[in-house]
Amino acid sequence: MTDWMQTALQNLEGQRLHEAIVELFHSQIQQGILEHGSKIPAERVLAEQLKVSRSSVREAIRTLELQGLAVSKPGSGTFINTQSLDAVTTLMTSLLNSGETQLHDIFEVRHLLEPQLAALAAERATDEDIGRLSSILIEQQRQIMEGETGIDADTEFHFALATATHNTVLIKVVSAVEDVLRQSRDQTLRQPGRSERSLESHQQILQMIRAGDHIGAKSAMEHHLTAVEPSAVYPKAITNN
Amino acid sequence: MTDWMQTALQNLEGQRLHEAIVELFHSQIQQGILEHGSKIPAERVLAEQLKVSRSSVREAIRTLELQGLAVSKPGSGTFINTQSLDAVTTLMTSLLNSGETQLHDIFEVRHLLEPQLAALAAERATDEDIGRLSSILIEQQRQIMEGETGIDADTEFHFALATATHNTVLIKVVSAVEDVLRQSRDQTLRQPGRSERSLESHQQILQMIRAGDHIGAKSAMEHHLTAVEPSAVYPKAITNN
DNA sequence: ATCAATAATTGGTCAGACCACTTCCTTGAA
DNA sequence: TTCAAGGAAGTGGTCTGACCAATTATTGAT
Repeated sequence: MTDWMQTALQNLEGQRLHEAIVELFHSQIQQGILEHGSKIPAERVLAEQLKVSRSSVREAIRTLELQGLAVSKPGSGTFINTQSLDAVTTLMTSLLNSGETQLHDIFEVRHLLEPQLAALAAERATDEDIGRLSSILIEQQRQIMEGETGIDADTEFHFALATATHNTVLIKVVSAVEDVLRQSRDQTLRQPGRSERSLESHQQILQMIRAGDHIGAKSAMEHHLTAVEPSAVYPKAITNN
Repeated sequence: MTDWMQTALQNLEGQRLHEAIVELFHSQIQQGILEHGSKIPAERVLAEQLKVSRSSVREAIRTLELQGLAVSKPGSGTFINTQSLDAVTTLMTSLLNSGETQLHDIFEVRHLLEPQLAALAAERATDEDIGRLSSILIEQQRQIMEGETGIDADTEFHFALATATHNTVLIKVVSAVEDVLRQSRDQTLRQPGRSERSLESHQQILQMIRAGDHIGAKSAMEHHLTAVEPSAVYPKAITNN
């Protein structure tokens, strides 16, 4: 571990300096030059070799540490770690994350989750849950009649549905997905007739839940999603239907 | 945004200073004091209020930024961001980690997600994905033969399975759930024969994926989950079966 | 050769400074 | 009065140099 990393940092187009350093380490790791357990040079040495300040080196190491790729031990040094789970995830997602989040991916997850979620809700919903769901739909109807999209009520319905499963983990997962989805949902609901159709299928879902029909609730949700999805992914092409 | 955050940093037992600052922000966000779009005080101001150096504040902000919870804009300031998928997942995992999460709830979500995830993986897995999955299973087998539980390889298998769907959202959701699950999984796998059975069903799943049999993969995953679940929730009662 | 005392190394933190960029407000011209 | 130009203040990004606590390596006496 004597000589090391002659590479000069360059071509940082608008990129922050410490981020460039992080990428340098990433490539060193992916090329196998740095493997599990490797000790990287001391911060002061690294700063001198890369001709940057120690602060920048430290912020880069902090990033690596948060990505699970490095572990710092006061007094001894910083060591590469490629066997942690976080390390694996960051190295993989960095490959996939090149493209931005596809709306299609979100809807795919909804298709996996929400029909079964509706089924669970139909089995477990209490009177309180049902009351909450119906009042949300009333609010959604009011918003639509006033010319709004009803986006907030729409999101809230799906969240309340998750709540009706009384599964805390499921609630949090769904709210995570719905939260991201809400940003793009607005334009979806702006298409003529889209809001009304969303409300209508929501009412069908609620009706199935009221009846305790978990099979019906599941298929009603599937119908709802397929009815909403295409227009979101291809907002222009759907207007001819 | 005048007065703010009088809280003095304390009870840092062995914890690094900037990590304590990060946790402070986490709680502020979870309490709703800091919401989406909020501008946090300038680094110099924050350093003075918390009575720490600007370096520590910066390293804390760097952490928040990597967690997707903050965005720094040179010249303007640093702003809270809770709508990115990364932000939601990190908040979710920190929430799940704090309160006692019902193991049953986690497995229920797995039952909803992972069988369909396996089906998707069977349809879309590339040769690279399959190679990664099989090498993970080899590693799991090695760990088990050495008397370990193979917990890391176990978790990694499920994550790699999510990767094989090439759905970035699905990957993040699954990794969030698996991350929480990993903590409790260790004792599950410690039961005699449990590790071997987990490996065995993993191999069946991989075999179905190799064959591109999405129906077989789905049912293999369902079998895997039902085989693993009860012993996790009721570790004692299952020994009589 | 052993082992305790000492020196060097290392990550964590602190302090103050400069730069480039953004934001806001003053100032002056219309 | 209106509004555009310009400068001052504010902000994140980086740099330099320093001190501390913990670890590691070296030294020296037995």
